[in-house]
Amino acid sequence: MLDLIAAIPHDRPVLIAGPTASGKSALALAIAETGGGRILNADAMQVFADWRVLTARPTRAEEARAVHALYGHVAWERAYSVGDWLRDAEPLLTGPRPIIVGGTGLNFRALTEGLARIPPIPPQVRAEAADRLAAVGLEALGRDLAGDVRAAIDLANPMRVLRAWEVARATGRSIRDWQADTPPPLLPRAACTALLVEAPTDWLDARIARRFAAMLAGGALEEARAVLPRWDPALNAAQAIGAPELVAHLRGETSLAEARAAATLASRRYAKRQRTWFRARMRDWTKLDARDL
RNA sequence: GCCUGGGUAGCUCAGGGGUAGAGCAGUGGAUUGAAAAUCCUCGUGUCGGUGGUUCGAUUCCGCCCCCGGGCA
Repeated sequence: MLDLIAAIPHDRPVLIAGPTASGKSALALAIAETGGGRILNADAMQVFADWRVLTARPTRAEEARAVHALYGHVAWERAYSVGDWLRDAEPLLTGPRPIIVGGTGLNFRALTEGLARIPPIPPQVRAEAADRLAAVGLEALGRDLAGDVRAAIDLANPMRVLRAWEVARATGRSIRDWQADTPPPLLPRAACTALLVEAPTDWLDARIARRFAAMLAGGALEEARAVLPRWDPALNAAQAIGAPELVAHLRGETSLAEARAAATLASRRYAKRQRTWFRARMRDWTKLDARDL
């Protein structure tokens, strides 16, 4: 493993992807300490200020060992999307060599393959779309879409249909048109050292269970309690695995053991989805075994 | 010991004379602004064991084993 880290060029950006709880943050830190660079978070949940323990963000001590960015820089209430992340990451791609680490496949895709430049959708339009979905149903909402969009997106998936509807409504242009105009990537994969951390499922499952228990011991419940007065399940930040479970427990709806079991299960299912993404889209990345890290 | 309910997919259970089905779990997949999100696909298992009745039993009957509950 040390050999591998030593062999990584110091002048090329590094991409590190891997399933939750696979130890990729530690790998990023080791690479930064060995070859220099600035660690950029590519994880969708570690951006939120109020989550540290619950999202397994690097500790303050770890952050002190190398420059970290895009961690905890987003306020609790904010809606934050891939586009926001990409805009935040862009200025950080120059300067110290970027070491980009995370488990959110979509972020890596946007970075290395590009993302359509669709303007932000005004909140009123998003509310309108949600209202319309509630009023007429998914099928009817899908029927509002242009033919090429209908053919391209998963009409059974409310999020895809809502997004396509919102884009058409807010911009007067179809999402397919926007996507056809996707600009070139900010950081092509070919310019990077791309590392994919892999782990056997049962090994990772055990680690996930152990990690959530450690999170509880490390103050995850207190983090959830701190956010309770501002809790709104619709917020992006409220989607962190374990958050709804701990909130339910804090409200007396479930026992802590139940919350722990539910959160652990949700993490395992998440890891499975990550594996699917990585298998399909990171075939040519250099594979590392998490057990060696 | 007697009475009673039950033993069916990894788990919780439904069903019922022509060799069985849901939810959850799990699997495979999709995924260009909610992505730790969202969505799609996939269900053969000695129907506890053993005798019997029957053309045919997981389903009915007998006996046995195991697990609840009740009475002693």
